[in-house]
Amino acid sequence: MLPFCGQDRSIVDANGRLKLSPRVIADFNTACQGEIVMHCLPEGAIAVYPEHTYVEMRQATKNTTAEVASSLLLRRSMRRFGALSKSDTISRQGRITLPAAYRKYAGIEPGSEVIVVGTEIGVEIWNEERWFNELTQLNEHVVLKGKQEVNADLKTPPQPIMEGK
Amino acid sequence: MLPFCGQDRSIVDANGRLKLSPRVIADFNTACQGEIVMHCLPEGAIAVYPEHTYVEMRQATKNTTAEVASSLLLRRSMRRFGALSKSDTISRQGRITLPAAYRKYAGIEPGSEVIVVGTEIGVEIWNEERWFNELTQLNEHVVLKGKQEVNADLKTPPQPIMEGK
DNA sequence: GTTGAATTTGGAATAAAATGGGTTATAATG
DNA sequence: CATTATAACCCATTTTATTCCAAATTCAAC
Repeated sequence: MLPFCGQDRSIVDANGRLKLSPRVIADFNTACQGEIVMHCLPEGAIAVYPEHTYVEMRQATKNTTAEVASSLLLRRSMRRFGALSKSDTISRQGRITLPAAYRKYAGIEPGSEVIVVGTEIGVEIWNEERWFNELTQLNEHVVLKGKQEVNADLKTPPQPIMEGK
Repeated sequence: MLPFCGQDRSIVDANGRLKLSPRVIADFNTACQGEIVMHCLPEGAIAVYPEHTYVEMRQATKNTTAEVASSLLLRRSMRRFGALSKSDTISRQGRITLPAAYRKYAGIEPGSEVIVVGTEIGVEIWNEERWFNELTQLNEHVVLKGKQEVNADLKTPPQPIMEGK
């Protein structure tokens, strides 16, 4: 079974809590016993990763203290990941609480529907409208690539056939 | 017997379930004991592959976790394959459940007819109208290629024949 | 420090949906 | 034409989702 795949729709309750689907809960239990990290993506959605996955991601770009002092870019990056990441544990009822600031960031109102999409290593929580927009963009890109491929094939001169070779 | 060949038409039931033809069921049992992956194609149809076939396809583009944090393109790619792929098992009644989001993607209404097309390594599930459109397009492409081949042959100067060699 | 209010958290109950399976109708085969 | 095999439909059961309520904790005011 492929982990962290597929899409679910569900409703964020009045207190900003989200009940994950049984599939997703099972995947997180297998991967990290429910220890997760929420992180606000530049795309305007909230990513949820197993904690160790997130740590791995961050460690790849670990810098020295000295570098931090001298680089605005680096300080900004660390500020971003610091402010926009928060760890949590999936509750016994299979729920996670989205911090109010993150909800606002992702355009998620209490009581509104969200789309939970798998990303092979975790899931992302999207405002419905934003997700369909992203999906459209995703598709247009791939469709364009396909058309280019077809056109290139028609422009390729046929190879002469070596009969009886 | 050629596996995963031919076409079937059948009806998706009110709950979005599709009963596969005995031939297709047999092919999937042979290939993978019914462990399949559904994947939404850019062409607007749902591909169904044996799970190991899909995993093989994906492994070709394996990336490290670290890159996910820094690359939008990579996140998009994982989002695409994650959100648009889902594993399932063919039920004892020979049915698979098409997720609502995938049905919408492929233009398949509950209760509507679909065409199940063999692709040699799996099958594809098409909205009827889209299938005939695709069939027309893929034929036109091949016919055009054929004409190019003939023209190229006519432009090739004939080789002198060495008689009595 | 104590009391009160408000918000947050945990959990259970009810409603909705998905699943499994059986039955009947339809089509294919001999 | 009879028989077998296949497909579509429907119903019962289970699972899942959403709402609602109670307990607990936090925060503020006195």
